[in-house]
Amino acid sequence: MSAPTNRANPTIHAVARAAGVSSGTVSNALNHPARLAPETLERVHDAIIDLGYIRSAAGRTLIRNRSDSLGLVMPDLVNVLFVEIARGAQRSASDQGKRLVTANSGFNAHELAAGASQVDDQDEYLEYFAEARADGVLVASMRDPSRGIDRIRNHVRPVVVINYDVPNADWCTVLMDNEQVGRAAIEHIADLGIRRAYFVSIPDIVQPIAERRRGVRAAAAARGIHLTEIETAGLFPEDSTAALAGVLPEPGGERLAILGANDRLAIGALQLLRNRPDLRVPEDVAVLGMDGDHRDDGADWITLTSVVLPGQAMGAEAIRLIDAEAQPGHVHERSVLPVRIRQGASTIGR
Amino acid sequence: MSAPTNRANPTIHAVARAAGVSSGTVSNALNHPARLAPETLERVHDAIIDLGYIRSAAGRTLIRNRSDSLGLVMPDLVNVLFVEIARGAQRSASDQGKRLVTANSGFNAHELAAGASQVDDQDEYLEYFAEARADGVLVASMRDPSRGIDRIRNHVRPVVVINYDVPNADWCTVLMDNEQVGRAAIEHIADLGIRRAYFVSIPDIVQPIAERRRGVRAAAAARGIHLTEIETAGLFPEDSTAALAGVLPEPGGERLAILGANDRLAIGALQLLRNRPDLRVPEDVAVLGMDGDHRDDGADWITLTSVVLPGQAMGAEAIRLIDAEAQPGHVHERSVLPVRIRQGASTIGR
DNA sequence: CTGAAAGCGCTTACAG
DNA sequence: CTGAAAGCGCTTACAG
Repeated sequence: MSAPTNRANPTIHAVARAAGVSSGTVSNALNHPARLAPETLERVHDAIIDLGYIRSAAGRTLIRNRSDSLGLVMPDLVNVLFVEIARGAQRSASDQGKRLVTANSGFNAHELAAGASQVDDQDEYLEYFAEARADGVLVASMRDPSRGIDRIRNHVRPVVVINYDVPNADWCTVLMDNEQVGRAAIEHIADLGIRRAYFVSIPDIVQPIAERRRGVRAAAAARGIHLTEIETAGLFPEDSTAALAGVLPEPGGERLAILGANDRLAIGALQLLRNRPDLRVPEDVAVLGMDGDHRDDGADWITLTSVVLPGQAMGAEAIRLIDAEAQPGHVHERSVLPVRIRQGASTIGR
Repeated sequence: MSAPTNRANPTIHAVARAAGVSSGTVSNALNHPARLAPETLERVHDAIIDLGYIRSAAGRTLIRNRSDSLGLVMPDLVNVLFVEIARGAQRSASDQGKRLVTANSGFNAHELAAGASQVDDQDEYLEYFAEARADGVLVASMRDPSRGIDRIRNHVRPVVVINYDVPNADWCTVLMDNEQVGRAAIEHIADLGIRRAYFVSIPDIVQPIAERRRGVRAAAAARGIHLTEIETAGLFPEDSTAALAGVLPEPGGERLAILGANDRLAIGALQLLRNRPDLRVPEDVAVLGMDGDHRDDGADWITLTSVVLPGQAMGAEAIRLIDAEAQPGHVHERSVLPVRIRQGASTIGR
């Protein structure tokens, strides 16, 4: 009487036994089916189905020293930009038949701005993907990822960083042009003849904010716009409402533009203005956001003029660069994707 | 003259050699540091830093038959509900010191509704996590995941399914009460004295839509609301605009409520009404959505009444259930989380 | 406190 | 076309 077959966690040997072949033959059935006689192949497949066998990645990765999958480390997904980056990367990887696996560091600029305690597992997950011997690692980040990347450099080949610019980095980088974001906003209102603007933003605690501010300032100087910078405690509508409450202009003054460093801040301005019928949007106050829903579908009652960020394109570009990095003799690239204005009723009227 | 030390992909043996110990001792330094003499421990750590050594998960997983990480399979993140589920699961896992890794199946109900070709890698990623010997698998799904789960059952212990209800399933399930979503919407407008409603939705191609419709119908019958169901081709504002364009009421008729199966459809109705000043919101037409941004921050010019879905709570609950599933003698749970109405200007005025 | 050795589940030349 | 055997990088009793 033989011991009862334990069906939990069957191994390649269990399959081999069931099919009456050696484990090498089972392996060949999976990896090089053409090498087997058709009847043998079928017997092996039947045994696999029968036992519910699923190959262990561990043994396979161990001997091949590669895992056939890419890792993507993301910040918290409150920020829609990163949702769109993840979607773009995901879709592009899937189109190319690549596996993409994502981990979330928890980094959250909203909470950082509010001074809340901050989780950031970026380095831990970089290490995780290095331990897993990922074939490449993508890091979308709001902060300098250099240290974590340096640590894993001996174990992960191609690395692509998204949304953070490290000068002379030893990897490929995908960015959007955040100075252009700021410039585009100013150009738009200047073209409308507006000569006075508020820039509503958290302080420069993350790179994109600092760069947008730089673009705003430079373009305002160039176009002769009188700029007032208004500091908020966070990135939500209510932060904007709170910061703007005391500084809205009197009716009848010169036309004003309010530029939110992100769309939620712009929306806070709109909410405030809804209770000020004496200030018409956009005739008296034009309102503009600097990162829309990234999908260009204007999901709003009054369509908000905004800068549409190339989130999905950034994700797709990052996947392309992972490939490029893997080519011998590759020179690191630094892709800066352009943004564009989406004009809405909040600045140009219906 | 010894061969040059190759610093790429150092193994535990390279570390052992560099530290002048055996590989078992290096392993103990990592896993049971208290067993080592302090000087030995330090020498090993120095060697690890020096070589940039990162342990291979493959060898470790192979012998331990577990990977110390959880897998989460998600549909496409166009749907904000899933973003919030991912965030809730992520944060909860992180709080408990667990690693959570996510894969995206690409399933997209918008495209499904539009008849576009559909990627769905759900089963592939379930298999991936099984190959990786994940300590548990979470599946957030818009379709029946039974087949994929059955396939991996011999290799993955706890499984929790989020957002899809399979009767008598052999796993834990986390749901929201989608019939309650529909009922809550009708109750709200009935309480406002409205007796006529449009339910604007794609057909019942996914479970949540079918259940919302069921709730809407039952509550409408119970409360004596005259219900008209309007079919859209998709889940975006423009789909709603297209479907509603010909059926908006004449001014002066009985008050109407428009209920969008999701918020974007409701927003489409608002956009249409913006060009019909003869129909006032909410006095003539009240508008309500059925899944908001899930964050309750009303990021809109006219705040939209909506049903706030418990996305983050669902994610956190799923992590709790993964733990519960791992307990011996555990009986599968089926958690149904409640929803609630967020009242906005689109139905109750400012 | 440390080392030698077995073994985890695979894949891959190599014989036959 | 198939099998026997080595080896991937770890961890873990077990001796000493």
